[in-house]
Amino acid sequence: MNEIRVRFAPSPTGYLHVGGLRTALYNYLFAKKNGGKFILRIEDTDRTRYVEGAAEQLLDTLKWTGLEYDEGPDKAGDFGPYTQSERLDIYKKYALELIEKGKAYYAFDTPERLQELRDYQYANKLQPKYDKLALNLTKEEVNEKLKAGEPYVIRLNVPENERIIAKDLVRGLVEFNTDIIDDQVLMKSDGFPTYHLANVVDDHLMGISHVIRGEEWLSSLPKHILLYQYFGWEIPEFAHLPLLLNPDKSKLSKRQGDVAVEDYKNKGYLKEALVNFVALLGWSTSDNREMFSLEELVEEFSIDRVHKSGAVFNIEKLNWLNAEHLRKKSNEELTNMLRSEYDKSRFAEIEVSDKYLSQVVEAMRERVSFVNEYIEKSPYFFERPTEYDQAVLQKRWKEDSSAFLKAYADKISEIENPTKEDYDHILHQLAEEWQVGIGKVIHPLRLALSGVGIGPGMFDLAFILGKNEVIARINLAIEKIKI
RNA sequence: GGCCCCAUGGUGUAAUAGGUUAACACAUCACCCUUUCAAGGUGGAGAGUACGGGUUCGAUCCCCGUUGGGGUCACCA
Repeated sequence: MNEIRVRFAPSPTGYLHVGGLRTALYNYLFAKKNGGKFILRIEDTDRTRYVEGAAEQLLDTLKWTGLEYDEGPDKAGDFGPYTQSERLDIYKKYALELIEKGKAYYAFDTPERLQELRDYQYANKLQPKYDKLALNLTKEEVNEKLKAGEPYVIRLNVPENERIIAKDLVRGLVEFNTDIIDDQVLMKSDGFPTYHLANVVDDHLMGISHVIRGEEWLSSLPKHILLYQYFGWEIPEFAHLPLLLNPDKSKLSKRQGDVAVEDYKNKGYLKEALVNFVALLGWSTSDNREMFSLEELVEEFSIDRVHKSGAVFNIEKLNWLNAEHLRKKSNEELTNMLRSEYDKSRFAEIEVSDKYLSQVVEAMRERVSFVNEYIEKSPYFFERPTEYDQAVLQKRWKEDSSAFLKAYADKISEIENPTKEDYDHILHQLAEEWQVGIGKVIHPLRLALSGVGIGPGMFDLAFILGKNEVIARINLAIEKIKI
């Protein structure tokens, strides 16, 4: 029995794409479910796209998601290094081996000639492919050019008209003809390998048993198969995951919304929600269950329940999942989260106790989807109303509201430490005395205390604010609201 | 355009040995609960499974074609 080893192999271009997160997640789930290893490999073979610090950020973000890898750039294993730019000699060696075998060859074409060739082919509606011109060079000519230091690339020597049948765990058998495959560059003139070479060499050397990656790679699968065959290596299992889509069904892109995991993190999304959500984009259980923790996903995951078609990234469902996961958290956890949010807010200067924050958490629990909403939706827990909602004021504030609230404040002031029940009972008593319905007085009270017409339970609000604050806010409202 | 992949309500999915009034969730609407807003509950609207053939007693499900969508065609991954 071969060990199950899978890898997530992102290119460090500056951030972790949510599609990348989904790919990483499925790899992780597959590995954990089957007692295998999950490896992280950095594919930084494109020097033109080098971004300072990008790899580090990628690692940080991946760690935030909780998808812990068994081997990676900063986690030693037996197959390192795990960063491709540190493996250049290896690729060189294998490229030369291919040349030895006649399966690859040196090419010295200038970019200009290549461009002309492409232009010509395009104008004549031909398949854009390298014309194998360099294959006409004799061994001596090649050696001379190499000796002269002419820039070169190494190309894959693709045979004519051969069928390549590949097995994909998601799609079944997929067939290609080599005629449509270009003599792909394997080694670039800067001495770096292209994805195709590096990927195959590393997957083999690192003992990767299953290649789980995005569907955008499906069309280059035959090139990879060819490489495995030429090297005489065992071909791993492949699974090409359906793409994540924009609302217009095109491949998920920056232009139509946030695609970076960092964006969601910064907006206050829970990693639990993001992971749960992204898991459901292309996979499901037979009972259509929606809520999963990472551990539960590991338990339930199965690669043969991965779908074939792309899935639209529907942010509203993500929001719902975020609210669900948020509500499941303990008061203590939420209080801690609110604390750090509070310390970043405009109220940071004003001291509040954890006890106070925990009361806010309980009062607002069912009313928020994001942690920062504890502050944004109910700032009145932290500051006195600066204005009063006009619509509510017109609808709820009557001529006798001021007088009633004054009486209420007086009663409250007589109680030493009013409980939530006290606020409740006194209001009811007073309403009875004045012979008005409770609804008629409770709304002005809410308006006085919060400035708005919506919010948590009225008496929770009063109790959390405390006696002095309640009285002060009532007086403030009486003074400010004139009708 | 060539090649490859895909196709169930607006969105994500279920219906996997072909037989269901095509199910669930999000979103949406209404009602209930209620001091407000949420949450929760109940119900509604929304697909006859892209279309057309075929196989079959019977197709969402199997086969073929069409249409539509997507991916990919670099010294980027």
